[in-house]
Amino acid sequence: MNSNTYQNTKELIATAGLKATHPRIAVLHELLTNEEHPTAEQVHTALQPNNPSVSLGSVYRILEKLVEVGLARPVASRNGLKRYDARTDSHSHIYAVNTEEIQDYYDEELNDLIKGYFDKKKISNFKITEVKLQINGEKADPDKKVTIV
Amino acid sequence: MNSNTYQNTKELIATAGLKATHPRIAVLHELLTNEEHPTAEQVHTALQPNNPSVSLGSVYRILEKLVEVGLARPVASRNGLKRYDARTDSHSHIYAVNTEEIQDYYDEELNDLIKGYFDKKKISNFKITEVKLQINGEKADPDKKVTIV
DNA sequence: ATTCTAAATAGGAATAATTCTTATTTACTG
DNA sequence: CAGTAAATAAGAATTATTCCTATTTAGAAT
Repeated sequence: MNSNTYQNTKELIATAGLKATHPRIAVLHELLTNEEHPTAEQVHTALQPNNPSVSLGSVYRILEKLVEVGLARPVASRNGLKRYDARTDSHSHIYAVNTEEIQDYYDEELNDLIKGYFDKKKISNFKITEVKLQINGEKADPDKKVTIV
Repeated sequence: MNSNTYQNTKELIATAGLKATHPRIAVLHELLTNEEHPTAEQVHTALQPNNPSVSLGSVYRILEKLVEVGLARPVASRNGLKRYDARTDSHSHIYAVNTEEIQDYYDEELNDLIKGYFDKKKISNFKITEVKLQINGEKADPDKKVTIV
């Protein structure tokens, strides 16, 4: 990655109070640029060409650390694999069941709708931190993105 | 379980085109009565007292089969475990992050709201099969249920 | 620039979760 | 009741994730 990007990613990590090690910078950068909500194994594979010494065990550990400090979020999935997302804005996920893909979906109107709904509700014994829509379905053409407009 | 319940569960299985074996009846009944969205291991543990010969490998296989025929649904979770739900009506899930619990949440108004939203949308390359909210947050008292009214 | 050290890492072992294999059992059809 | 395709138990194998330890390193202090 170019030195500007490297520096930016490094700063994100340092600002979060973590030691800005090279493996961490590499993992976070991969997560920021990979919008596929990858598993640890997929992140590790993607890093191999340019970072062959970053170990899989480290990738697992680093991802959990990034979640811990808020630089990443775990993504709910149904196939028993841990997945991650670097996007921290409020958005929803489209789950293509047939291709086992999870695609981001963002709509300010939807966010407002959900917020409005919960604003009217009385919630007991629970503090909501995040609400997202889980949109399950099947992709027609596996090579194209899903679009909702 | 009483013989009426056993018979009802057996009929659900037979109606779905599966051989109504005892292990299958036991697993489906456990899923119908356990609202905790259990893992295969939890279902197996729950069956032990009255069904000690049902093996863990069989529970895994049976759960996937129930999903295949529509008698169960996989539940999205973030901790890398496969969970299951026998409820097939349209509902959402409350994820208590601190207690790692998933609680059902049903509101017809919410369902209508979501349906209305998507009715206005143009969706390409995707066929929606199900939409639910993932309501993430933290439980205050771990021994009480979350309520949203 | 150098030293120091607490924290991070690589590498691999260990554990947990899930899937697969095979000999045996069984639900259901005829 | 007999037959048999499908299901199962039991355990092995595989995959996903976590843990351990010797070594390395980022960054603070000088």
